[in-house]
Amino acid sequence: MTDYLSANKLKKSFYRKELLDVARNLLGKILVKVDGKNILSGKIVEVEAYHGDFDEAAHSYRGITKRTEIMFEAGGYIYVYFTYGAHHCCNVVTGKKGQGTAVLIRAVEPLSGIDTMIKNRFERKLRNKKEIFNLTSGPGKTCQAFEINKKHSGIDLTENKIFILDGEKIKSKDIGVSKRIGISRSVDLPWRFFIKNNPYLSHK
DNA sequence: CCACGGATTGGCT
DNA sequence: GCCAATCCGTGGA
Repeated sequence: MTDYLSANKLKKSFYRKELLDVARNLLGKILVKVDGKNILSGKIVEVEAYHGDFDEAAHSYRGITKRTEIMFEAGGYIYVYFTYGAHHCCNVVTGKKGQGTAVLIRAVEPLSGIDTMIKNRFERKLRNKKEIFNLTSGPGKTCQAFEINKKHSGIDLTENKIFILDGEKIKSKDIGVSKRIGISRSVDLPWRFFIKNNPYLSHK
């Protein structure tokens, strides 16, 4: 299993490219967290890009702080932050050292470890079939399902704890683009990307 | 030290 | 569709 995973794991070179290209290319890739003998995984179906230089909504916009310093590393690490007193959100650091660019993982489609995700999210069984679509259809939900929190911020995505596997190539015509959700500055940048019609999207 | 507001979610109208 | 919950990072005094 580990060999199979390693063979398909995205390398540092994948992440160290231009922000918006990495954001679009992450759609269809497989987010994996090794949780003991459990493998939690899901296909990335929705992302948003953030840029430290001119994007006022980015946490990196005001420069390096203790919280955001990992965003300024070269691509290939995860940046996890805590917000609204309740939720964690997981980002993939991209680009070159000093840029402060990252891609927020907003939603995934669960693939394996689904029983564990259900337990992490609801601490009970599903009440009905439709609830499966409430497992990972948002950035906070995805982190809760995968049990990803601030302790994981800074993890190297080429190691074996949390990483991303190559997946299907999503065609341009199947990628939707919109403004980003839930921000109050730089609101007009069309930097949210998603797989059209996927049932796990955070917004329709 | 203190005040502000947030890359969200879920419950209620 | 609207709004409260609930911590903490950040910035200004």
